[in-house]
Amino acid sequence: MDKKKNISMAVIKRLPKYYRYLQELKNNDVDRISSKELSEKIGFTASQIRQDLNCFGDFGQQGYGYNVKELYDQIKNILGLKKEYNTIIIGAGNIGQAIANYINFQKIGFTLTSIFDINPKLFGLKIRDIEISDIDTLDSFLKKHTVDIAIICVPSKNAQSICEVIVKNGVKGIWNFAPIDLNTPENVIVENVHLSESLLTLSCLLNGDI
Amino acid sequence: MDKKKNISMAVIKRLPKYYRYLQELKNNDVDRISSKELSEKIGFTASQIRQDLNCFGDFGQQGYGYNVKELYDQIKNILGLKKEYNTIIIGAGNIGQAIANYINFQKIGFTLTSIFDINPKLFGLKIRDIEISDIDTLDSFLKKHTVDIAIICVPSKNAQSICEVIVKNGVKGIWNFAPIDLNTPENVIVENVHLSESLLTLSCLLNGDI
DNA sequence: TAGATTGTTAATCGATTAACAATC
DNA sequence: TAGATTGTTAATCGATTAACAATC
Repeated sequence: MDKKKNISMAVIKRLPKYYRYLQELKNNDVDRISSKELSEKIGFTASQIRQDLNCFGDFGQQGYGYNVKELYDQIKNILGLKKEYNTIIIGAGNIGQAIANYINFQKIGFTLTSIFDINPKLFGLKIRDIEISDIDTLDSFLKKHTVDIAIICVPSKNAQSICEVIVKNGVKGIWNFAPIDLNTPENVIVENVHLSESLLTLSCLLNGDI
Repeated sequence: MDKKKNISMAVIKRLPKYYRYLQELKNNDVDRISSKELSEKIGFTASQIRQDLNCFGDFGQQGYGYNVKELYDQIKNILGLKKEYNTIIIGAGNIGQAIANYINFQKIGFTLTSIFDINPKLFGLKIRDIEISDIDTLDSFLKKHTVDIAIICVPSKNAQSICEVIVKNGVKGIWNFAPIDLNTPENVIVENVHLSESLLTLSCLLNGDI
């Protein structure tokens, strides 16, 4: 798991897809797979698959290919899925509630520990047994609890100030659903989900003048 | 708006971000902006901005820069936002409901015309005045109404078969939230939002062995 | 006019693909 | 052993950045 450094973002962005296909193969009791076979399923070239995997180690074997279970485990580890993460959701609107209700993240090690909102009508309501708290208590909550990932689902005008509160309290990972580019120190990882940008990409491509 | 062909996906994926920043400038009554100034805001190089915009036309003026209102309008047009789109949501679970409730898409021209689900308990319920219908009526609905974009929010095991129904009925755009790679004819545009892949990217980066 | 800034070409950088020796 | 398939180097391709003449 420690071969080359400076893995490019292009490679990292492909890893979850490898993971998904390997999980499927594992579930179908496939024992081994060659880069060529995987290539046909996943749609990357065999060459690229070998290059990608080689960033992290010699996972294959000449003449044989890759052991599915082993490769799956390696990628699971690279993706950080051997660990557990404490998460909080900030903003219990449409998206915040949808994410809160989504139990699959719990299953793979992302534990939702609290939900915050600005709307008093929501205080005390529970989603999957987790109470929605006053956003004014966020700062003190963070001082008492370790949070690995904060999921920002507030309107964009509030996102930066929320971001500063959580960063100040040592949160290192942000999953940002607000349609804004957050300003953070270098050591904080921000992963954006910009739904409207995705929809606009679709409408752009639909107007095939391109 | 019709300069070069073969615009790369890298450029297209940046367009929504240009649009967002230009909207902000416009709202702040900024009249003109140079590639250098925009560069500092948006975080792309000035050179890249000029290259990107030049794919679509000569929008700038030497010695002056770009007229914000004009450039905004051009990009709005390139993104296909001068048109209206009829959309349907298939799958009224967490994500489907969140998207259905999200009125901002309506505001920019994406009209939700129907919602479908497999769960009889949901039939007849309304989200923003739009009734949830039996998924078995999807095929006949599509034969009667023009749908530009189908938003797939069903579990991955059902996504491909749903996809085939909508493609068969001439839907050309798919916004796919199911964690699966859909198989579609070439002339159908699929834009994926794979939330779990986004989350896994985040946890991968958080484990900074990279 | 002089200064500013574009559009565009050329140079660089990085990512993907091809090729093949190593080896299971 | 012979066949298969990797790991890895080299070649290609594409995207980004730099440079500058054109021109407002």
